[in-house]
Amino acid sequence: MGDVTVAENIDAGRATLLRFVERFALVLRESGMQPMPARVFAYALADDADRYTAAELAEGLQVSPAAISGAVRQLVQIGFLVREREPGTRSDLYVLDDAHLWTRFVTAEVQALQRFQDVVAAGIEQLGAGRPGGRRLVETREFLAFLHEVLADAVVRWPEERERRRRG
Amino acid sequence: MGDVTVAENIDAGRATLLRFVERFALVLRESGMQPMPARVFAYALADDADRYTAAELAEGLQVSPAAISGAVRQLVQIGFLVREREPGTRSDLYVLDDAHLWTRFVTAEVQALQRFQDVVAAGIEQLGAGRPGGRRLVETREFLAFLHEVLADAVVRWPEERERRRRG
DNA sequence: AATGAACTTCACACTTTCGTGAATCGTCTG
DNA sequence: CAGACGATTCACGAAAGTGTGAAGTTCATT
Repeated sequence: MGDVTVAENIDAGRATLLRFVERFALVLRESGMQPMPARVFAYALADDADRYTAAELAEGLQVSPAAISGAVRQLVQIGFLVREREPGTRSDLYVLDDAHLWTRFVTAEVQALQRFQDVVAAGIEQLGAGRPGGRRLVETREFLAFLHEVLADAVVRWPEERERRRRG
Repeated sequence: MGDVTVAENIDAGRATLLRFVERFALVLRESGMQPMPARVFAYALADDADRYTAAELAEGLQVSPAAISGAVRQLVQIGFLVREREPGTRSDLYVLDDAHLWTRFVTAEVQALQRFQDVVAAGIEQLGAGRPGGRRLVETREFLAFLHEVLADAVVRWPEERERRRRG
């Protein structure tokens, strides 16, 4: 390690972690997630703790408690984080539910797909299905329904797939 | 239709169409697409023409040609629109390739998933797979690989599914 | 060559979004 | 019940994103 002190190595590790968090969050943002929730999620995933207090997240990400508050609220609502409270403590604990984490991810995708379908269905109703544009909308609806099935199937299959991959 | 003139009905139809376009574009934006590309795509899908000139898109959406220019470029790059040129004409024609349209959509999703995997893989390399956080990243990578397979399979199956749904 | 039409590029103004800091609220502890 | 700690809300300033108008470029036609 040469002349690098332990403290500097820790800092270097933190910096590497934060760079990864930022990159990962960027990809999540491209999928529609907001910046701060994306960062918090990436951080909670990649850092080593099992549970995080809001203060830890703020300190670790170098952002204000206010930013954490809004981010975790959304993440809890989506189901990416679970809020816990240790008896005799005043601070909330946030933990990402390993077992069902990616199941929840797909579930969220499926719900987004549902909103998609609703909008298209309403459009078909209002604009008519007979016109050329309407026919395209009908096909769109069918495709979305298909994709819906595919993802719903995937979320069911993931647990066993997970197990299978753990060995092979 | 009472005392409503034909012209007013046309306008009403246009207004209904544009409202739908805006709603549909909003959902697309929530999935990460930029506003103007989302509008152009929604418009080209829902309106009745098979091919559109840039001028038609600008007129139909009530936006500037400059906005169309940027939007179609991105849409062509993704593969949602195909640029054509009628011999003896000066204007480009944009057509959405009905047959492979939603195939391209999933293909784009798969590519996004690939970027996801790349970022996570790089993170595992830099941060290590032995730590608790690293183990979560490894599982994330496995899940993304699984989802990748699922979507790749879906894109292959869609054409026959499409045919099957067209009858049943 | 020159004209003109369509497409593109670019700087700007406008809007929206984002994170912070301060104040407020609620709740547990001593 | 007082004190305090943590979480939340809100207004504000900064930053990013978005579409327009005008200038520039390309290319077919005359």
